[in-house]
Amino acid sequence: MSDDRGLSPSAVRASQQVRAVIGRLRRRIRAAGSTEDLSLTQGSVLARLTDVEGLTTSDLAAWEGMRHQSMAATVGALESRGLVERRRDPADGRRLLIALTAEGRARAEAGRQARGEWLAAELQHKCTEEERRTVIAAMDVLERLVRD
Amino acid sequence: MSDDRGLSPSAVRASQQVRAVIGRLRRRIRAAGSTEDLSLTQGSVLARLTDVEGLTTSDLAAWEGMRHQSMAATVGALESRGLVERRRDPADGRRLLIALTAEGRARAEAGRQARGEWLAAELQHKCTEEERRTVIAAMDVLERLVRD
DNA sequence: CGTATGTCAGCTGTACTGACATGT
DNA sequence: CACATGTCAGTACAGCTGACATAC
Repeated sequence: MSDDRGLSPSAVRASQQVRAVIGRLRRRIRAAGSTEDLSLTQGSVLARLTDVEGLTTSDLAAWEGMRHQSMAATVGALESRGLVERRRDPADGRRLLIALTAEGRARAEAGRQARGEWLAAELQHKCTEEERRTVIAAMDVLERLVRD
Repeated sequence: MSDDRGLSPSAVRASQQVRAVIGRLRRRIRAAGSTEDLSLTQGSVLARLTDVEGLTTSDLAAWEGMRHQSMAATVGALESRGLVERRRDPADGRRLLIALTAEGRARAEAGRQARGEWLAAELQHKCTEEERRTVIAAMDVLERLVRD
């Protein structure tokens, strides 16, 4: 019940604001894109695969904080678009390594599907450089929390 | 194609980070709560109703950036939990005004369902006061963008 | 009349759980 | 054997669209 003992006002306030904003942000980003665009998770996976090679569906699931069955669906969607392919790991017969195709790499490196462009444009035209740096700094903090 | 002319690196970077973080954050917040907790949208609506009286489903939908049909489902969920009630607007026979019940008001003012407590606790124990202020400042910026 | 509000029905995308096969 | 990985099937939920009734 009253387990907010020791919670500073800034922690409570920040938590409430984050919760309030992410829903609206998600709807806005989705609405700004077309159906051909990648979902947030798909984009994130593509970015992850650019950074690290030889990951499996389970690895990606752990990184994104979701079940491996759910990630399998995401990977399947990317595969059916021809952005990734799956290869047997010669060293471990259970593992299917997910690798970017040439097209997937191009898309990941472009790194700005239409869905993201709405937000980038908003940040460009309605914010100061300092505000953008504040957003980046805040995302670094939240990402750290989410990674445990 | 190359319509990132005029986009500063900070805008592109911030956009990518925001997109990458909100998915994980959403899953984490959901997973941290029980099924009895309010959804993010439900919590946000409750908070909104604390601030402003006499709103309709359509008003709330516009505020949250979603379709009025979708908001009707959210309001219906809150109603079936006994947190809000709907009253005919005496001045306009079409409008159904959404009002907090006593229980809804109590819950909104407590303002910290279990789902939010995970995030608040993380912000409390793994961040400095300055980092929390950065998060709050960033959410103010993003909220402005989302509000048009 | 056109517009705003609300309701009903059906659909999609995303992620969940449980059960199971297979390889280490 | 236990454990990790992957797959399949069923479910839940939030949000969407389209069609329609009603009130201004």
